[in-house]
Amino acid sequence: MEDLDVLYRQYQEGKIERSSLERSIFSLLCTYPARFRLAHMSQEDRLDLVSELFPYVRRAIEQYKEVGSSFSAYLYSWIQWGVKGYHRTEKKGKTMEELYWKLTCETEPMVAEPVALEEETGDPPQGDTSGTGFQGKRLNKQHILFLVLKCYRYISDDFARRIAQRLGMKEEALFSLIEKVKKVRERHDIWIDTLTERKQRYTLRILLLKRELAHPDLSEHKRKIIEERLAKLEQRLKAVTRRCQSLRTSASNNEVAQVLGIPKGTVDSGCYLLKWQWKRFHE
DNA sequence: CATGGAACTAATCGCTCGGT
DNA sequence: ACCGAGCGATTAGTTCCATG
Repeated sequence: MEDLDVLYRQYQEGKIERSSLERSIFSLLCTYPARFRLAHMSQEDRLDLVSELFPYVRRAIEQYKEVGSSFSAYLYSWIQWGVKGYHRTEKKGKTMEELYWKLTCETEPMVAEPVALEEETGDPPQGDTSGTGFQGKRLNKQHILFLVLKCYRYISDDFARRIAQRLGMKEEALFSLIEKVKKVRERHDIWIDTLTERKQRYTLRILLLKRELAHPDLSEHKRKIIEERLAKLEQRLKAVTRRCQSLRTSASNNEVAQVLGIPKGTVDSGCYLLKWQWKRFHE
């Protein structure tokens, strides 16, 4: 296991990427299963398990603080946690594929809805030329840029290229601005991802408990315990869903202003004007 | 021991309008 | 067109506590 500590040090010193460290860990898991008490499992089950351990490995890497135990010892306990969870679900004869399939079929889509503003960047009227917009009226290119930066999460590279062309900007300049917004919004985005992941986890656990409840040989005592857990989880899912819905997935006017180095008021009124034009266009 | 919820407060948000 | 300020609404951050 000492080679793991060497790898972790290299990662800390910036010599290797996190993805590379993760790959090495998975490679170790597959090559030396006995080290992680996985030797008794079939190759197929082990592969199943290894793919499920991903979040545990990632979190172990993120959360490890060098206070006492070595990284390898820390990772080992995280992985044992994952193994424990896997055995619980595996006993019930489910594969992750089956669960995820069910999950995607039975639950609401988990991707965040695009913000309302994003629609405004959508298909402009036919025959529109660069710089003109609703009903052929000239649109302020800078205002469009505000909107694009606000909706940075939903702008693909290809879309950004086309926007840059329309706005008469250099592609690199627009990409650089979008990157800046992403940097400013980094913490928010991590939080959004965390909540989304949490939501998925709860949904999965609820599904497992419901299956367990459906089992015919369930004792009354056990049923009660499961029902209690289920109620709690459902409440949590509700709460986290509510939080996800209220999260701001677009950059704020202030953040856009910060990136462009202009006053917030300019962004405020620019966006306001665009919305007003959009409303007028639909009347 | 880390995680996550509840409740609270402080900070920030977008909308709007008037002055330049 | 740009900019700033006022305002009510909304969100982020903090703390404490329960849970697994």
